[in-house]
Parts: sequence; structure tokens; C-alpha cells
Amino acid sequence: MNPPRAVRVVTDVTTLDREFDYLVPEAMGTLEVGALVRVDLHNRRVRAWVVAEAEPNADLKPILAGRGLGPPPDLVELSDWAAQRWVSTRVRFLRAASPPRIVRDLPTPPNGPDVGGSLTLVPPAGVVEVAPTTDPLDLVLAVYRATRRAGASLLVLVPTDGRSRRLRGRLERRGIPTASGEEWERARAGWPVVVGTRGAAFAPIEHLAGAVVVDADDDGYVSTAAPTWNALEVVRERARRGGVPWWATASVLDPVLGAATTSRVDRLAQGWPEIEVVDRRRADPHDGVLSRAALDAAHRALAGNEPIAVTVLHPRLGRGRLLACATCGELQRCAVCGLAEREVGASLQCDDAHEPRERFCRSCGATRVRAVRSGVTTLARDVAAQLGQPVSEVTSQTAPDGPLERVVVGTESLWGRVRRTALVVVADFDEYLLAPRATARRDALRALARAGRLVGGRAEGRGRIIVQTRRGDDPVVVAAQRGDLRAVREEDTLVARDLGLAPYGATARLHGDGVAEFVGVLDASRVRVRFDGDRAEVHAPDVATLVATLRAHPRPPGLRVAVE
DNA sequence: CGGACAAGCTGA
DNA sequence: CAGCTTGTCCGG
Repeated sequence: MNPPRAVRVVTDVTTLDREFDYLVPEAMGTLEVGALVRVDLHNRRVRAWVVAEAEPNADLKPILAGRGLGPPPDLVELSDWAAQRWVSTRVRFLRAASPPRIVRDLPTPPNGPDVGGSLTLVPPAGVVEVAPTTDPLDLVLAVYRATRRAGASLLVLVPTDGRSRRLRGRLERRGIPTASGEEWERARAGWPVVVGTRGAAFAPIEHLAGAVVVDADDDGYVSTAAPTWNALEVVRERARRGGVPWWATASVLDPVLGAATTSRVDRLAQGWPEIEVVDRRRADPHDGVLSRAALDAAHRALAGNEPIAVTVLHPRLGRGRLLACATCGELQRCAVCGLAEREVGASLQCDDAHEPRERFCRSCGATRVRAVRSGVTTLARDVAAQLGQPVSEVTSQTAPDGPLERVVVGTESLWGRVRRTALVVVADFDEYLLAPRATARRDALRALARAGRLVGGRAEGRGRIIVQTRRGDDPVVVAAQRGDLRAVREEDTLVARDLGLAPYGATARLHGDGVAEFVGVLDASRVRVRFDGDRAEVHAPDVATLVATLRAHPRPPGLRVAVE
């Protein structure tokens, strides 16, 4: 007769972040940490994860049944870490690491073969600065060769499902067996390479050989819904815990990526696209939405045989509201933060109302200003008229498939619809530059980097980008044109240091029920709180202090916390 | 989260 | 006061 056994479990109940102990029935055999079980909780049958051994005790209820394999033990610990890091619950992360259906047996993984490749040297672990058109396959193959060992898996993250499929196909054609992030059993069984998107940061790999995050500057790696976890950070922590190296590629480095940068690819600038700037302050006011230069380039492109010739990017759906001086054409910006001002009643002010003022141009003093931007629908109509060509509209609202005309007008949704093009016209680059958010400049550069992938690098001499702006001398525009972003990055880093943004500080945004009461009890000696009535920003010198302070008090239900 | 149970409300 | 709704509590 064996002594009775018990385990500690976390139940699959979103808001109940507690552990409970249950007896393991004699017949159940061993239960590994991470294993899924079914238990009776308060007259409900719920799923649960085994997280530890426990002391048997006569008051405990028995486990009802085993529910197959769950995340490996390391991932249970990682879920714990992630829940702390993003002030959330383990359940959310354990779910991400668990199979969609019950898994009782695992397939036998194939061996990872030795393969050749052009890149023989692996760059030092860390962030590799690449050009937008740099093919990540070379790095993935080099890392695969350098980290390959029996029974261990390389984790590769890419921003989108489409890129995941394509990268897997290319690896498979070279004889490397891959699992997709959705193929839970394969990842759990130890396939040599696991390729997936954000969620694959929690792929149930038992023995990690190394990790690569492709285009780590893509915003797809950050969850927009709470918890606002970040796949790159999860991968870094996972690699750190596993004692294995990680790499990430990025073209537009934020201060966090910049601080982790260890190398850059050769001839970086050549991999940036050819960018022509049309300064609309000096343009003929009778030009339409497409300047003379853009129109000429479009006609040349249409004469070629690229499947889609002109893509006119427009980052905004609704009716535009940027204001420009009717006399000198200068955009009206806040003197404090530099972001676009809007009309509020009779005055002009930025979204944070730093310095409301009368209607006059800061540049020339004239009192007439006018709205200079329009939404995608208006833009598409105007472009069609100017080019005399049918135009397809692509936004997040339009159908995600179906044939497109050769000319496409849209928001950033079109990155997912268009693969190659001879020309990208950014009709309104100022919408990017002056967007009312702190990351506007980097978002602007990222838009150009993504456009660069459609038209190719300047070394290829294939396509080009035309940027229409009223800020032709903006450092962001100049940097993109040169394919050298160092000046912008240094400035971003100084700003981050001054304002205590990551990696020089940590920020959480709170909104929802009970914000006022909650920020009232926070330890003011450890965090700085900005509260504006229904949402709050909490700043701390580092993530540990921020998280510890936020967790020192029970959080009111309905209060949302986004830790950056 | 969701079941249990208590307290409150309504209409005959 | 039965029958229903609403609110609060708490789980092994």
C-alpha cells in the first residue's frame, strides 16, 4: 500500500488566482508539474494545472481525472514570472502554454539534420540591427547550426502567420523539420525548430536550444489586451532561465532594443529603400493628393509589370484634422510636446492641452489655418481621379482577400495584402510624424521600413518610396533617406532617459473601476502617479519596484493594469 | 468564474 | 409568504 499523495493545483478560473490542494487517487499514477487535471471546486468541475507536490490531508478532495499533458515544468515557472511581471494571473499564461485539446501521447520527434548555409559566423547573442530588406533566413540557419543539439529545440518568432508559414516552408525545403506554434504536440515532443508568432513565446518546448525573434520592433509582439505582455521579453527571460542564447533582429530600434544591440549587418544603408521626399510646403497648391513627382512615378510604375504598382499609405480611417497655415503651409504643433494641435472651440491645442492658444500660425503669424488631411475613402477617390485608374481600398474594415486593382490605397492593413510593389507613396507622412503618441517617430520609421520590404532595398534598384510631407527637413525623414537611424535613436534614448521611460524606468497605465482609490493607496515614495480623473500613469525607476508597489494592495475588480 | 445562499421585492 | 431577482461570498 503506497502512502497517499497530494498535489497543489492552479484552477482554470480567470479571476481566481489561488492554489488548492487535492489528493491524487491511487490509480492515477504519477502527475508531473504542468499536468492537466479535472477537479471539483465548490461544486463545479474545473480544469486545473498541477504546480507542486502537497501534504496529503484527510480534508482534501480527490482529483476527478487526469486531462493529459500540459506545459513542461519550466513553463509553469515562467508563467509565474510573467504573471508577476505584467501584474496578471498565472492562468492567463498557463492557458497560452497548454494544448487546445487533450494530449495523452506525443509523436517521436525527427532529428535535426546538419545543414549548410551562406552565413558561417553567428553574430554575438543579443539584438542585431538589420535593414528592412535583410532576409532573416541567414541568421536563423546560422543560429540553428550553432545551437543544434539532440533533444533540444530552437524557438523562432516572426510577426505574422503568413511569415511563419513562409519561413517554415523555406526551412523544410532545406531539410529542417519544423513545428508551427500551433502544433502543440510537436513542440512538446521536441521538434528541432518551432516557428510561430507572439503566442509561440509560450510554446511547450521542454529543452530550449536557443531563440530568435525576427523583426522584434514589430508591434505584433506586444499584446494589446491585458495582460499586455511582450513576447521578446518572455523569450529573453526564457533563454536566461534555460541558460541558452537569444537573438533578435530589428530595423527601428527603440531605447530598449538599442540597449541590447550587439551587432549590425554589413552594408546596412543599402538595405534601406530609395526614398524620395516631396516637401508639400513648396508644392504647387493646385496639386491634388498626389504631387507632381508622385504622379509621374506612378505612371512610370504602371507602365512596368509589377502586379501592383502604386500603394498610397494613409494611417487614418476617418476624416483628417491636421491643421496647416493657409499662408505659409506650416503645420500647427504644440510648443511644448511638438504634437499636432487641433481646434477646440475657438482655440488651438494639442491633445494634452499643454498650451491652448488663439488661432494664429506659430511660424508666420497669419490667422487663417485650414484642415489639410482626409481619410482613406476620399483619398482613394482622389487618387483614382488623378491617375485615371481603378483603385482598390484596403483598410481593417475591408474584405481580407479577393483580387486587388494594380493601384491600392489604404491604411497599414495593406501590409498584409500586398507583397511586392514598384512604388509606395506615403500620401501623408505628417500623420505619422505628428501622431499624438510618444512612439510617433518610430512608428513613422517602421512604416517606411515595412514599405521598404515591398519595394526592395536601394542596392536592388527595384522600387522606390515617395514621402509627401510638410516637414521635409525632419530628422526622421532625413534618417530614413540615409538609411542611418543613429541620430534619431540617440535622441530617443536621451528622451527616454529624461522622462524615465524604458529601459531607464517603468510605466503602468491603469484604467477602469476604482482607479482613483487604488492610486491613492500606492506608496508615493516608490512610484510617481499621474492621475487625470479616469485613468492613471504610474512611473517607477524600474520594473521590480513598479510591480512590487502595484501588487502591495489588492486590486479592485474591474481595474485594468497595463505594464509596459 | 459561477454556485450557494441570504436578503429584498412583488403581487395575491 | 411563495416565487423570483439581486447581491455577496468563497472555493481545498
